[in-house]
Amino acid sequence: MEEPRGRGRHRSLEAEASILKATLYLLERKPLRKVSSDAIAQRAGVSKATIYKWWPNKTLVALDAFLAGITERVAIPDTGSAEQDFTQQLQALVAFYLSPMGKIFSQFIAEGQSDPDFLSLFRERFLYTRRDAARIMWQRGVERGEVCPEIDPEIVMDLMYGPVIFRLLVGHGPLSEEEAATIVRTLFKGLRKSGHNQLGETLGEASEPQRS
Amino acid sequence: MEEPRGRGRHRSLEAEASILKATLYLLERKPLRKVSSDAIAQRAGVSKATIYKWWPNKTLVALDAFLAGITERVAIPDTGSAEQDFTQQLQALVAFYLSPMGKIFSQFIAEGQSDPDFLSLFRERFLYTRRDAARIMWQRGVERGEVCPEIDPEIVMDLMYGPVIFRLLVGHGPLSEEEAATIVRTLFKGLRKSGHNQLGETLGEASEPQRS
Amino acid sequence: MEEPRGRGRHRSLEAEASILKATLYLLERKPLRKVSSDAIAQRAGVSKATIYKWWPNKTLVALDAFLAGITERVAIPDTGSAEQDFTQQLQALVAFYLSPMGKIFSQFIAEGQSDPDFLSLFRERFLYTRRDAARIMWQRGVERGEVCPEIDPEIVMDLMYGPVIFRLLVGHGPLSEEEAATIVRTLFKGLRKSGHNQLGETLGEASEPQRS
Amino acid sequence: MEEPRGRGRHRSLEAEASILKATLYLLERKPLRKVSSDAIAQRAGVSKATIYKWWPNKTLVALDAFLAGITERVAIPDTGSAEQDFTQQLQALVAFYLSPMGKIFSQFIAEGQSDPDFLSLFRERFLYTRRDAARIMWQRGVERGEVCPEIDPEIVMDLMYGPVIFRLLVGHGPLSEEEAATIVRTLFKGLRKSGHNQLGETLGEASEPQRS
DNA sequence: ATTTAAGCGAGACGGTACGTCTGGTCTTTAT
DNA sequence: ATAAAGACCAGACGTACCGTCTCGCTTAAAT
Repeated sequence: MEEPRGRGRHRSLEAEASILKATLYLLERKPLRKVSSDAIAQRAGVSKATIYKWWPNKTLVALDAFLAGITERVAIPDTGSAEQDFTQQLQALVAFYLSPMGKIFSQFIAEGQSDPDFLSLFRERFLYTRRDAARIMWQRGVERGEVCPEIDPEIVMDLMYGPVIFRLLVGHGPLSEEEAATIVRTLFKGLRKSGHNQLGETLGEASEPQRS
Repeated sequence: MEEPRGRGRHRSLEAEASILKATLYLLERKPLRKVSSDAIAQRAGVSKATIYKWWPNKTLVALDAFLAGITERVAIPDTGSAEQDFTQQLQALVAFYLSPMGKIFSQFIAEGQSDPDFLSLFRERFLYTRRDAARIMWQRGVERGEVCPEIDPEIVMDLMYGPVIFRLLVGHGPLSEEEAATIVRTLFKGLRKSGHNQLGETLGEASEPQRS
Repeated sequence: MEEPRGRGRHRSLEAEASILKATLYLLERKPLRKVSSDAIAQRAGVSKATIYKWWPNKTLVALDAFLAGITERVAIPDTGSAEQDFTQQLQALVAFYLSPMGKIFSQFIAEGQSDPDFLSLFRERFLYTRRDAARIMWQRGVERGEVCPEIDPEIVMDLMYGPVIFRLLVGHGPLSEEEAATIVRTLFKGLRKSGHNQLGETLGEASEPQRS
Repeated sequence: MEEPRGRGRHRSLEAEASILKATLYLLERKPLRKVSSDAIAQRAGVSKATIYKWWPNKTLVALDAFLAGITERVAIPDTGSAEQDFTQQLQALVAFYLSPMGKIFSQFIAEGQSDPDFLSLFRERFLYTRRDAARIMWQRGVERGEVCPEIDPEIVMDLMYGPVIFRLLVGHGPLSEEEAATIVRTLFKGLRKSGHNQLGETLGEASEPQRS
């Protein structure tokens, strides 16, 4: 199992861990932009050169620190009900965003706005993982006949996560597990008044009077 | 032409316009963080001191430049159908976000992540205006009996704008007027499969009387 | 008298003086290579940016500090005897080299060994001034018929200064005003034993039996 | 002859040679300060640790490389004339300084200006050897009655070498074998105009009892 | 033949300085 | 009074090099 680890002195796992830990510590206290690489180095008891040897810039150190800080795996609830699954997952997500990690998450989105490459990396290393989980839940719902199979799962996920992240980033409305539940419930139910026939383009096919 | 007003000089309006114009020009080309205050001053043919005389920092100059650049008023469609109203409005929004102004908008969200005061200002000076329009549309829908009056309009707006802004900021999915229409349609209809009775919390509230 | 000094804030003479003073202070205590630009900035109570605004690099700051530290003008003795003139001048030079300035002088020679452009600048801004003085003394000696007019004054100066600088840089022998006198005396007199006819290439022409 | 050489693996003579060769190669191309120890190690195909195992620092590696690069022994000419001997030797010296080795020599002087210990070592390991040769030549001249025995040979050597090294380091004047000859000739002859009696301070005491 | 002590290449590490850059402030002169 | 010009401070950035250290392999003397 021990892969032969090359010849020279090995990369100090201690140093790496120390860097990530220090970075996380600082990120939990102030925004990425105000965390200097010097501060990280100093707090980690490490030379700046060591940091820049392994990471091309401060932002990517932060990303690794962030990812390393996420211990819990993304749980994929399986309650038997898609709506409940999503509710649980979105609530977990909200809990995450309300933790210090949420602030850090926002920093990455922010950073991404002036660094497309980083944004792309962030999507791949963080977001897509989460979306894969959601996709599975949606698929289950489709198979159980609970949800409308014609709907693009990507849209579904954005309808679900979008509002939460919007509130996280903009801070214009409350963010809580209760709100998360409301979002999912509203989403599943739709906005239309029950018993009200839609007037729009989709006559008949999507009419409400369920309860056959 | 020069009416002699008082003692000093009064180029201030000219300078202000020039600053805003230069700022907007630069913001359309690169992210806020990479637009230096020096560059603005130089392009505006203005001294940096003049900028900082009227604005407390670069970000607020940018905000003013952005707001000044928004010529069109927020239209409040009134087609007689809430769904169509929202579709139109969201499409207009997407069009806006796809324009150079969209990128600038993102910069402000980004900036807000390390500057809560600015974020709050941004909400007030930009977002809330738009939300007021949406609130009116929703109210009309409620009055016409088209939409469910129990739903918190705030949630509705986040459900609508959230996904769009999410995609704008993260860039993980397409952003187009078509997508906007799909979002609204899906939102109105809900995620549930037509003819499928919800099993979840809304039947006898939260019990699962599964399996008939 | 007051030349109109441009528009903006003027270059702070205070800052400049402070930088040069701080630099000189540090140079008198440790070699140029170990004087950091940060240290200069700190001691001068000045931002590093200010330093690099006016000087392209640390070395040139040091050069200016050095030159500014040389208050005394290069005196051109005029005793009526070329030998005495040179003795006095070389003694003054040695005194200079024995002062803290001497160490700094060496640093520049050292620096010049890996930076030809700097070396060239150093020659122009420091050495040539001194040599001009010596050239005048030589010329006087020629006119008075004391010294051999065929000798290239450049060689003379190198014969005079060379040994002193050699000892300064290499430290293999004593450096004192007495030594300076000896150098000049030996140089004027020549190495040959009095009364000994040269055997070499220049028979006749330069033979000693003066006073025919 | 072969002393029992300890227990472990022996010092690799190959590595040492390779290091010195690589160092010399690099020193011939750029100044010591710009030759990094990494570059030496890499070019020598050797680990940096190996270098620092045997030498305390880069400068001393360079010194050894330099000394090893000097194949030719210091020749002590013996033409029968002190002046000619010195001329030949100084010309050889100039030739040496004009070779790539000359530049390297300067580097050591430079280095010595911020490292007195090294300077002292350099004197011992390089300069004194050469001076010993010159001292012998001077002694011969004295014995032959060619040169003035009262003159301190140390001064003589500095009068000879000083100007050459001065020009080498400062680059203000030409350096050639011709110049070397001129230096020696001028030195032997003295600066005074033939037939001109010195007027200065040394009338009785240091005058040449010219012994017509 | 086996042990064992040293040498070695690879290369990571801490420290320190470099020169650059930007944000926001301050000073001087011109209008 | 207010503008333009532009110098100024603070402090972060990422790079470079030095000399040290650690690892695992190799060599050769000593057992």
